[in-house]
Amino acid sequence: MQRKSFRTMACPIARGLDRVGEWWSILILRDAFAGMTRFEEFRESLGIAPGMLSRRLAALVEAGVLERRRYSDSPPREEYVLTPRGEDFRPVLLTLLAWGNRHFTPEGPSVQIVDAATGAPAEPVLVDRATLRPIEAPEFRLVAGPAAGRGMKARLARERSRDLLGPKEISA
Amino acid sequence: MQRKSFRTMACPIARGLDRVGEWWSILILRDAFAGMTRFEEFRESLGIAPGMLSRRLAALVEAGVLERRRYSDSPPREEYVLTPRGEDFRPVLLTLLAWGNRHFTPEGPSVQIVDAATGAPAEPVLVDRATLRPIEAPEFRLVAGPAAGRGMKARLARERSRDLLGPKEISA
DNA sequence: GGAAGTGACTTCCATGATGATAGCGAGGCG
DNA sequence: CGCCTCGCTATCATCATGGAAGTCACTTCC
Repeated sequence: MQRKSFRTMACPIARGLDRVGEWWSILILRDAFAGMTRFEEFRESLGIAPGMLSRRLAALVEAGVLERRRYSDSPPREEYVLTPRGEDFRPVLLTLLAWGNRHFTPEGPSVQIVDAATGAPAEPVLVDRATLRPIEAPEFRLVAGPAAGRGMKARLARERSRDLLGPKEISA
Repeated sequence: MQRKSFRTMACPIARGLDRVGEWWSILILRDAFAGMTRFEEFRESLGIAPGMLSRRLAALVEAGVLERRRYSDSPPREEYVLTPRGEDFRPVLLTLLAWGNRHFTPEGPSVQIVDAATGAPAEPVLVDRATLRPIEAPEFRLVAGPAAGRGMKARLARERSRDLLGPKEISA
């Protein structure tokens, strides 16, 4: 009756969540992106119990998103830095940030992405790198890749009939 | 000793995670995006215990990302559909999907975003809606908004000194 | 040079969260 | 009438979490 793992699911979303989907993990990554590297920094910023932090950091290292390394021997001191895989998580954090700002900050956003030159607030949109077209309309679809199992195909079949990527097709 | 809530934190990422950051919640949303609406569909697709599913659905409804509604009275049947706030979560799922595909599918991606016209796989990138420039370089920064508390400002201060949004400044 | 930090943890424990299974209530189906 | 489906709720063993306190290896203050 252990907590169920998503590791064996074929879905890339499930696979990803298996690594960073636990309570605290994403906030730890957020702080790592903010430049924190040390145990005490994370602990203080998050108000997390040290045991929890220890377990989470170990899991993130195990997942390959953080790297633990000794930066001092005489007082033995460790630090945790983002690996390339961890750095690559940035867009997820930014879209989550934007979503949180849009829906859960009635007092106004506490963090904003701004154009460094003009200071104008940026509005993140997902586009295709090649064509620069926004990924949302019926112009883009999800399809089963080579490694899709039957569960995956079932989900994608439903989706196709409904245009997962297209917004507002509720046109009566 | 209850599980700590992120609700009261000022950070929009924490606020968002407080609503959808629990085990199963995001996978439920994934299935909702795939067109599932009914209890049994979710249960079967996820292999989740009914009690868990019941609590998670209730939490998602409470969070305003799903709406519960009766679609039949004679056999009393309920369905769960995405609200606008839920629909707006799509980019987060897509960036997570892309991250999972890049890092955790050694057998090749099981789901892909493709251009519906050409069939070419799309590569999602975050850009600013107005300027269409990718949100990553030192051209964009995170700044404290009007509602930032001191914890937030501390994090942002560190970040500024390190260029959170800029990738690969590790140039020796 | 002994006392008091500091940083990174580990151990312990009371309690809440999970997962598996069983059951229930309102129908519908044959 | 008996059985099946759907959408749950109830129960209960086990796991994970949070809080406090302790450990270990130094470093610094007085």
